[in-house]
This record gives sequence, structure tokens and C-alpha cells, in this order.
Amino acid sequence: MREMKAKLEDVARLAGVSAMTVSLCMRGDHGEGRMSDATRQRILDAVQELGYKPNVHARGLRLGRSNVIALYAGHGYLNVRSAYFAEIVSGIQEGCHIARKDLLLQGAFHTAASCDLLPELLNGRVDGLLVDMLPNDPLRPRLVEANLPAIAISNEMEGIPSIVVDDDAGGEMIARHLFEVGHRKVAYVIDEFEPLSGLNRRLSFLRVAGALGMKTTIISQERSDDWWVWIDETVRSGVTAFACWNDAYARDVLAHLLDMGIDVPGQVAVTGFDGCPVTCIEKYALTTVLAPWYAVAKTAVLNLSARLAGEDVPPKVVYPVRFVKGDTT
Amino acid sequence: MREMKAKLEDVARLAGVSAMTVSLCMRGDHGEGRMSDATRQRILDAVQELGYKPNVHARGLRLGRSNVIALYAGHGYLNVRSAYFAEIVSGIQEGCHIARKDLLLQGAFHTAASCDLLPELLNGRVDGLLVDMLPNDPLRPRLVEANLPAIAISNEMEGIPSIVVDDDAGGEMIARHLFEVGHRKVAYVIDEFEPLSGLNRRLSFLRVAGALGMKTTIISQERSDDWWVWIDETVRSGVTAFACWNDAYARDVLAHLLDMGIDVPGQVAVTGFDGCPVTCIEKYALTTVLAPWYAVAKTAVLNLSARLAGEDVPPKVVYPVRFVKGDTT
DNA sequence: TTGAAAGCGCTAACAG
DNA sequence: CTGTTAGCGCTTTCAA
Repeated sequence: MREMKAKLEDVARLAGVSAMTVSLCMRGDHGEGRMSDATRQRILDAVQELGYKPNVHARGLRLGRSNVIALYAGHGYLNVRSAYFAEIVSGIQEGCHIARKDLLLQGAFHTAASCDLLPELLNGRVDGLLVDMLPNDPLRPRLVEANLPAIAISNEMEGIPSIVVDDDAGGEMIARHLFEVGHRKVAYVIDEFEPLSGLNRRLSFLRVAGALGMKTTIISQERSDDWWVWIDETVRSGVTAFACWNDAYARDVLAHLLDMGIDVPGQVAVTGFDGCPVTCIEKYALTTVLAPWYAVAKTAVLNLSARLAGEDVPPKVVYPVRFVKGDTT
Repeated sequence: MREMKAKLEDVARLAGVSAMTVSLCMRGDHGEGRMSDATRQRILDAVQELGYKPNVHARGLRLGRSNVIALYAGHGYLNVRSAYFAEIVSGIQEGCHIARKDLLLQGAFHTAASCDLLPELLNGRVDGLLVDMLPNDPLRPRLVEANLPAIAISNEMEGIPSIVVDDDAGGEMIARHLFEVGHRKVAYVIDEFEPLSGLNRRLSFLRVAGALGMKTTIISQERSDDWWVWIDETVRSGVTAFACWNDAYARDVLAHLLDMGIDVPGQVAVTGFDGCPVTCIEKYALTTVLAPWYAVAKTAVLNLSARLAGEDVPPKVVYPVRFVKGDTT
């Protein structure tokens, strides 16, 4: 730095008061009712002139908090290229803006095994955590035990206040719709690792589909599998619709079906779940369930902020979803 | 916290050494050559047992650095919903992973006027900054003067080492292509606020188009303008191609053209610039210029990291681009 | 090879 | 209404 950063003492000297008076004045309330207006104004002027900002490390060390939160995405790492995470991160940004927090995207999250992660989180850098993870993530019990304030996003977590969407209703909407447009034999496509939200969607789907007399199969695939093969086999087996646990899978299935020359939705239908806006002109608008991820994430930040302030937050918030008919059914 | 966080002293006590020996051992080199192997092992065991992690604020206060960097997106705020920023942020994540840095998405960036921003950045929270901004951003001179280490992304900045793509070559590729497929009267669509990258693409495009004898108009539009009106007028005026400064604009133009029942590329062609992967099946693959934004961002982090380590970095790195023929020309 | 002591910049408690 | 004092947890001289 060319010019050394101003510190509390510099401001104090310029304003002709002691350091602690300045400190008082720098708090949220500007030391309301604890100093004369004239003094406050003199201090604020000095702050302005010197471009003074309290050093976050000194403050953090003293106060034991940082006003920084982080997002832990359990499955894989946080991939903002996915429409889902783009919505989540956008919502978090909005929440951080309102709650005056900063969001840290930790390099450590890319690499560390979950078991090494907790100490990394307790080093004072973050005050709290948003988590979006699988039910059996080893971090969960440790988080609860360590008492690090956390809010679960999208997937309910035992012992952690959660913000989710109505996966049950969504699963049911898809099942009913497919039944209504005439499908009687459908495949439900899930990820190799099924988050709780996925499980809820699936169980609800299967329950309703079963009650309506539809035949169902479950297909659990890795992204690396040979999709052409299993999609082909499934279609041959008489399945006329692929209900996918999320939009990303639905779009992959759709792409392969089109590639194989199968008419959508004439021969085979496809549905998803998420409804995140996309930035391009789609060939086929997906029939899906629109979930308000932006609001979910924003609320998660606000609730985390409330927890950090010592307030109580509801253990579970459920946002409604909406069925969206597209061109794929 | 149920159990108070372990501190240096606790580890020292358990290992039967003094705090400073532990401190030495916690550095990158584990205090190589400054203590016996037995001592080091005892300390590392104690660290393991207590789950000790150095407090970042104490360390930051003492050392004057945080190993955290931030991204400042000058035009508007950082919107990860856009394919461009998704690529940039992904690249930054990768870079942070390699360089062992964390990325902070500052709440302050949403709100603060540029002029209030600099103090916010000098409060010790971040060691350095990646900037992607307009040439006349008021933050630029202040950044240079304050000597806060920074690297410019995508848009070259005077006095700041920059990582950019070959906008000139890209502009030329588009012009040549449009000429080759028969267009003689084209519109170049730019943003109301033109970043340097946009300017370079445009000037290069106009130069080459002019040399080839094409007639050109420049259209500068706000997102809020009535696109139907100006697109309609432009088409009526005999323009047969819209060359857009980036893909987002190109997709907007394309959507409106299709909406107006105009055949693309039969009647009118559209081109973009960026080539970011999209997550859906596009109706029309865009003819565009593919720029390696992921690599740009990753390199930016690595160079910033090098600067922070006191190394010299090249003042300007230019990544090549590649022309991609799509369905819109 | 190890220890003792000072201090990074700030704030909370307590005096005045 | 304002000042004094102590200490947050760490690293870094300097001394042993």
C-alpha cells in the first residue's frame, strides 16, 4: 500500500477524541445516546477524510465473529454452471445483501474430505453455514455436535432448521399429469446418490402412480453410464414416459431420445423437476415442477442471520411448487 | 459451541512444548529443520487429536493477509445466472482450489457505490481483487493508487495486469463469415454501456466489414427498450444480419425475430460472442465465437496469487478464440 | 532446538 | 459523556 491504512487511533487523533469513542461511533447505531452530536459528527468527518474502515481481523478476533457465511454443497462441489445452483447462489446473494453478510466460496470445499471440513469451518472464518447435502453426509452429526449455526437448503436435515420445497406435492403433480395424458407404464429416473428431496419426490410419485394403477420402474443411473443403452432398453420394455428427479436429468434423457430418433412427446414423454429459468431458446420446453429456489436460498440466509443474532427460527419451512406443462408430455 | 475451540496453547500443552514451537510447526513447511522429528510428530498428533485449526482472524491480524480474494463485476452485479459469469466463477473456483485461496462474494458489491467500495476492500478481508469492469469505472484509478493487488478479467485495464481473449480476431471472424454467406448490410448490436472487450469486437468487426464492402449500422440498446420496434425497423431497412456483441444479446434478438415470424437464418442471420455452454437443448445453436472464459478466470486467479506472493506477472495475457458455425447464419 | 515477550487493531468492562 | 485498561490468538524477533 502506498499510504498505510488508517486505524482507529488515527481517526481518534484527527477528531481529538480517544480511540474508544471512535469505536463506539463505528457501531451500527453510531453510538447513539452515548456521545454528543458534535463529537459524533467530528468523528464521522475524520472517518470520511481518512477513508477509515475497521480492520475485519481485529474486529473478528475481538468479537469472535466475521459476518461471513458459507455454502456447503454436499454432493460434488458447488457448480454454478448448473441452473439449480445458479438460482441458489443468486438467492443467497440477495439474502446476504439484506442481512449484510458476505458469502465465502471456500477453496477447501473442493478438496477436503468431509471429515477434515469441520475444523476448517470452525477456524473463525465463517459464522454459519448453509448446507445442501445428502442425508448421510458425515458432516451432519459433527455440525450438530459442534453447534455451528447452520440452515439446510432444499434437503431437510435432522437437527438443522431446513428450508425446502413441497417435493411431495411435486411428485404427485407429475404422476397425475402423466396419468391424465394417458401414460400407464413409466420409469422414474434418479441419481445414483439420492438426496432427501429426490427421495420424497420419488416416493410421492410412486404412491400416486400406484394408486392410479400405473406400472412403474425405477432407474438409478450414474452420469457416466451408457445412457443410450439403458434408455433404449427401457423404451423397448414398453415404458412411455421418463419422470426424472430433476430437470438436468430430464434434459439429458430428452437429448438422448431425440438423438435416437424417438418422437417426444409422441412416442415417449419426459418430465423434470426444478423449473429454473434457462438462458437459451429451448427446442422443447420441459414439462416440470417449478420450485422457488431463489426464495428458498434467500430465506435460508435470512434465517441463518436470525439464528446468528440469537433469534429462534422455524425448524422447517416448506415452499409450494407449481406444475408447468411444457412440450415434452 | 459445546466444546470451546482448541487454541495454540492447548496444543502446546498437550504436546509438552511451547506455543511458538507449535506455531512453527503449523506453517506450510511444518517447521522443517527447526525442530526434531519427534517433536514435530508429537505436535501433529496433538493437533489431530484436538482438531486444531489456527484462528484466521488472529493470523490475519498478525500477518496482514487473509488468503481471500474477491471478484468485482463493474457492470451491474455479479449474476451467476448468466452463462458468462457461471463460466468465470467456475474458473475462479478452480484457480482458488489450486492457489489455496477462498473467494468472497461481497454483499457490499450489490449495494455500495463504487466510491465507497475501496475502503470496504482495504479493511483486510481480501488480499486482492479480480475486476471485470467498464473502462471508466471510478474504482480503477483508486485501485491503482491504493496499490491493492488486482487482475483484470476479460476487459483490459490500464495499470492492472489483464487476462483477456482475442476480441479483435473474434470480431474479424464474424465479419468474414457473414460476408462469406452473402450478407452485405448488417447491424452490430451493442450494450448501452460498452466494455472494452465489446469495443474491440465492434471496431474489428467494422474495420473488416468495411474493407469487404459491407454496409454497417450500430445499434445501441438498453435491455428495457422496446426490442420489437427497433428490430422491426432494422429489418425493414434492409439489414439481413444482426451481429451481437455477446451471446446474451444474440439470443434476445433471435427470440424476438422468431416471435415476429421472421425466418432465421433464411431471412435474417444472428451471431453472438462467448460460446458458453448452455444447459438445455437449443432450438438454434448460435453462430458465435467461443472464448475460453473458464481458462481466463483460472489464470487470473493464479496470476493474482503470484502477485500476492511478490512475483511478477505479465501485464497482458490474450487467449485465442474459435469461430463456431451454428444454425443462425 | 526451544522459550519469553511484544504487539497486530479492535472492543467491552469499568472508571471518571 | 469520555478515557483507561486488558486481552482476543497468533507470529516473530530476540535470547537461551
